[in-house]
Amino acid sequence: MSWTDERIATLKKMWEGGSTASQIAEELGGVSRNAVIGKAHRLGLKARPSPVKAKEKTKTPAKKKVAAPPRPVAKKAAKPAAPKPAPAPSPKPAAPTGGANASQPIPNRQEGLPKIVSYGPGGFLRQGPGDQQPPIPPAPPRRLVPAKPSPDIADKTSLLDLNDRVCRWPMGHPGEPDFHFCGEKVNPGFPYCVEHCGRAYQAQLPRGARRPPPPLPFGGPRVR
DNA sequence: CCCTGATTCGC
DNA sequence: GCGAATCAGG
Repeated sequence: MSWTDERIATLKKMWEGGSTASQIAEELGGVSRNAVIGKAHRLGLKARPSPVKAKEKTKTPAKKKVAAPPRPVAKKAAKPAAPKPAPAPSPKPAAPTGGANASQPIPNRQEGLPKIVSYGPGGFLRQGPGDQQPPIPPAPPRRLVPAKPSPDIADKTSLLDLNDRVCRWPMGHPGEPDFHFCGEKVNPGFPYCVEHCGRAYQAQLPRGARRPPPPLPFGGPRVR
């Protein structure tokens, strides 16, 4: 397997989404957990609950890789001792000015959560019914403004604009800044407009006379 | 042992 | 650039 743009994109999304390397590897298929980690590092993205914490118990019948023969090569030769100068343990440099020394509020860092996410074809985030995240608002100390939906998607049909009368055909990919929905008037009785009904519902043709490109929503690759 | 990510290093 | 082997921590 090679790292196509699609696969890299999925890797990034999932990695940044908090998925474990194993989950990503399984989703991508054809690659090992190590491959995913290695690629992630090479892509520059690392960190995250990096070291080795976060107890996350996922009942997964772990498939063990075949026992590889030991590597007779001499490795681990150079172990940088990293002589740390051990700076004086000054916990707080203390603000010079005697002014307000309020500790920076906004504990914006909320992590260590057993966040479990999965991704569907195309790499969109799949959430369960109870997977919403209500406990987020860390309270914006700012004054609330009339919510400007950003000029980019001002006249686009967002998720919140969906109703029974507009076409739900996704335009673009979820997660992208300009992701939106068709928004046309639906073909009565269908969730899509006439045009996209034609894309969503296609007559089953006899074998040998199949349409070449099966247009899938989200344009997701990955056929399993 | 199981899991995790990090790192190394031959290819 | 890739990823198995290995390391290291929970």
